Amino acid sequence: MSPTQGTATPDRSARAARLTRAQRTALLKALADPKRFELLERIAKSSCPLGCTNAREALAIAPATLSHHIKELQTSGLIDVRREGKFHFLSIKPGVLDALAASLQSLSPTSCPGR
Amino acid sequence: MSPTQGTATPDRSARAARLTRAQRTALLKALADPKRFELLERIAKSSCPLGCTNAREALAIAPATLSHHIKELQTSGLIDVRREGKFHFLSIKPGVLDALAASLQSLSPTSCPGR
DNA sequence: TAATCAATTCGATAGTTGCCGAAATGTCGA
DNA sequence: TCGACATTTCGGCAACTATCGAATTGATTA
Repeated sequence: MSPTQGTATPDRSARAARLTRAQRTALLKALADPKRFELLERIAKSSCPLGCTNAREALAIAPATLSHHIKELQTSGLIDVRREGKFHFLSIKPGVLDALAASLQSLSPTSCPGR
Repeated sequence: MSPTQGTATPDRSARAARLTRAQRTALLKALADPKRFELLERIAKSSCPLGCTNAREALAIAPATLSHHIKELQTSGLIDVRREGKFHFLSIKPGVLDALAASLQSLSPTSCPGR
């Protein structure tokens, strides 16, 4: 967008927005739980949106717990939940993890290899 | 290094090692606390290793709490603590944040733009 | 040696959160 | 409509942790 804008921000992925502190903290908290991370991995690995039942078998947790974790991932902004009849399908929200990764790398002293 | 090794692992930054699950979780937990993240930011922003007293004033927390957070950052592997007489100096451990960022991006569906 | 300052350890408290069983909600098929 | 199934909500328990004040350790300086 923004035609004729010469200062062309060299957005490599042209997608990841800057995160607020609160968003960043929420994302990190959501990722900091092993079960939740594993769930996210499952979702990522499956090429299509993942069904909850599938996820539950993989994680070996009670339905209530899975529901809790899904909500955490959703409210933190990491995943999208699409409802289709009886089922819910989970998919990774694009760009968010990239934004977080960028936010982490901006802290790293090695990000400026010149010195 | 590793002479005559032809299979040359194409480590882009030639630094970030792969993280184990446990390491990754520890790092995420350490980063998920706002005060701790702020502390890390302070350390990163200061070009030289940061003194504890400096950090304490910036964060407005009790010495005991700061000590606790420093230990968390240290045991998770995010920072180095160098002792010099009466003072402790904190510095970011290079490569770790990069490794974590890479680990996050590997989950992202956008990381494989070909498909 | 004594006083001082930096930082840690200890003990306690308050708040958070992962987890589950049981009950409720909602959707589909018979 | 009824029963089966997917998912959520509710209540509660147990474990963890951020926080602090007070006491302690350790190094510097008077």
